[in-house]
Amino acid sequence: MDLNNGEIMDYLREKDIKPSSIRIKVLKYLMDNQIHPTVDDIYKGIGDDIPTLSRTSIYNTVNLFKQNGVVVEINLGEKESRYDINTKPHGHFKCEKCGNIYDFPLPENLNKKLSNFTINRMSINYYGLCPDCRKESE
Amino acid sequence: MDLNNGEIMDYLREKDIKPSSIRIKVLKYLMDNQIHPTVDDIYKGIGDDIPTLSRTSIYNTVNLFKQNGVVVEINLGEKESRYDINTKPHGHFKCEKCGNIYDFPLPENLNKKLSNFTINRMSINYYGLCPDCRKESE
DNA sequence: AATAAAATTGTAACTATTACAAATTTGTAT
DNA sequence: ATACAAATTTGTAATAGTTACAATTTTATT
Ligand SMILES: [Mn+2]
Ligand SMILES: [Mn+2]
Ligand SMILES: [Zn+2]
Ligand SMILES: [Zn+2]
Repeated sequence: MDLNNGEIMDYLREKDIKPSSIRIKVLKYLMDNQIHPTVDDIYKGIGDDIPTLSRTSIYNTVNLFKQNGVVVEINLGEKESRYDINTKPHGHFKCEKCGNIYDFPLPENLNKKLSNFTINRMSINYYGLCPDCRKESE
Repeated sequence: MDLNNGEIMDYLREKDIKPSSIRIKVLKYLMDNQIHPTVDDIYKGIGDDIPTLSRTSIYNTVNLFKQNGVVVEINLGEKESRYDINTKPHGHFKCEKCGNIYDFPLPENLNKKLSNFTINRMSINYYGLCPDCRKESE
């Protein structure tokens, strides 16, 4: 993704969010840094641009984004939540060595039905060693 | 499960944990109440027996249990962690209406490989409506 | 019984997140 | 442009789960 400001604003409007300077910067950050950032990552990432930026504004923004389906919150058992601009269902792999988080497609033989239950959403997380870290430790 | 004290103590020793009065009570609670309790649930559950019980002791105990493979910590995106005496891989369904948490078996042919990644553990969580709550809301 | 080791307690610290009111910015009508 | 209203942003305080750690109590060993 490499959208200009007008396109970013349209994207927000599509999701019923009135564009604002912080919302545009946060959305752009999320699109350009698809690393499943924490609130603090976002704060540090766009803080240089906005000297008076408050962490609360990032919280407000990601919560609004979540409510309106712009991001999905992901929880990997860390203390901080992470936010994913990719809202389509997919799995996450967290490397326990380097901390990187990788996307992977949901296994096609995954059980997507449980009799008499209504499944609204699922969260599929794996933990282990990524290829680089695995190689490093032979 | 309905083990007597001696059996509970043996179970702990098998996991290299020296039995103690609190550890025995917590383990028994976890076996008798397989509801994926929080620290607070455990504290309230066994607090009547031990008037001087401290929450810190529950934290100490569940952390020790986790380290030694007696329980597995589960994280359902709530603020509190939950603890599961069933350490075999299985999925969790959380009802968003009543809050109950249900176990479900993972498909045994579930894709447990990602090429070049080493998977140490996985966490599979579904969210939605349980049969009772689904029926209630027609 | 004396001593050492381990378990338990109580309090304070830490930290992610939210609540909320004040301040600032943006939009609108005159 | 000015005045006013609405929305956004900020700053600080409150909340809550968890951990750090020293003091106390319990358990084991000599
Ligand atoms: Mn992702
Ligand atoms: Mn379970
Ligand atoms: Zn890695
Ligand atoms: Zn239910």
